Amino acid sequence: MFDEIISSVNQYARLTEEELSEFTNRLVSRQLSKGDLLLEKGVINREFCFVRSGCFRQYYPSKEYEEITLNLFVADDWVFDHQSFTSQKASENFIQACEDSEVLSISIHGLHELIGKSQAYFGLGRILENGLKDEKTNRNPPEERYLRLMTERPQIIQKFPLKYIASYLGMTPETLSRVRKKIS
Amino acid sequence: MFDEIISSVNQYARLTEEELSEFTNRLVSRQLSKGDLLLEKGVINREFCFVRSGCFRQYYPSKEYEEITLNLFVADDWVFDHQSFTSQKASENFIQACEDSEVLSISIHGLHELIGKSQAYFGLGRILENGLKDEKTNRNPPEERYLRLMTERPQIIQKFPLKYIASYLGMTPETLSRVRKKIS
DNA sequence: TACATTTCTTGATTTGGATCAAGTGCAGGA
DNA sequence: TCCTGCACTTGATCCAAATCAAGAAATGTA
Repeated sequence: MFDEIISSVNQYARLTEEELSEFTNRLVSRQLSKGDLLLEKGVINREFCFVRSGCFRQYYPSKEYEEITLNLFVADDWVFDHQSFTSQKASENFIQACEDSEVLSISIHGLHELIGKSQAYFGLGRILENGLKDEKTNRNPPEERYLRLMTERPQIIQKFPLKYIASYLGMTPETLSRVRKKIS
Repeated sequence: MFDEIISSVNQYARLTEEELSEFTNRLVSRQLSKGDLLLEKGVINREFCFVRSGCFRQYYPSKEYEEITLNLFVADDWVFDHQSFTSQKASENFIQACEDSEVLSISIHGLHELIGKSQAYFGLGRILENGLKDEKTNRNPPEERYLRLMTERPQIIQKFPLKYIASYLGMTPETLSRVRKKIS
């Protein structure tokens, strides 16, 4: 049940057996169907979620009836809206399940309680950085951005429609199509 | 001496008088001359700094002997390398004083000790977000990026050479020059 | 002061990626 | 089975910003 999440947590914090069960005791499983929203714009992101199965897309609606994809999440990723979760203010973005999915979630209050009990939980804070993209890569040309995604997060390319990947990489679907043709 | 930093801290955390003096007791003043490096590439950023006077530029050297500016800091800003500070790994970037400057710094160990003593310091963690740029704005055209900087951080435009501002905004100096001509 | 260097501006040209447009292939539904 | 609607590809055109180039203005320095 908790194997994957424990192995992920272990990468960030050295928890004792007791601390680990304190942690897992607070986890709640949540099932989502394809298309369901894990987080809506205007709502505060109060849950910190680990993807057990399925995948998610974080996006915001831009002016012209189009959506801009900010991040994509697959199994074993932590999914949340960094801005809303850390500031506990209304989210500007949506997070949507792109397949039938299951997450394990812990509330921000639960997290705070744990951190209050033991310094050992501090490391977990670093998981928050997963919600951030490296700004430097944004400055590279389209082909490099795609190649980098291929090497760093190959599962993304398998799971998601290319139009989402294009938006995530900040290019049009046409450009992504040409990049893929070129490097193949 | 500590007026500005206390007023900044108060925006993030509700500290008692005692907690505040615990905090200020750990502060160390550091003077830098124009051109001095506050942080070098390859070094771990172990200090969390508040700018009392002067200004700073965070940048990294890209392939072709050019430097890319990631962030600019002025008085009352908190200056640090987000990635290096939060991960406590070697920095990929430099931070350089662009004028004779003074910072007040607290070590990461000092911060951890304080946080261990009182939950009240938690809010300080949000200061870390100042080191982050909003990814959405990067997707806007050059003119909008400049106008946004003008309204959100007008001091930046006064303090720094335009070539740094151009790099920070992800455009060439020529483009910035034309944007400025157009809107004036 | 004059000279050197760097920063900024302005104009001409180029170009990478967006946009526009058309066609293909595939999945889901009647 | 045939539609219908997406997702994706491919080609043609366009355009915003980069690049290239030359001066002007500002800054530093002997």
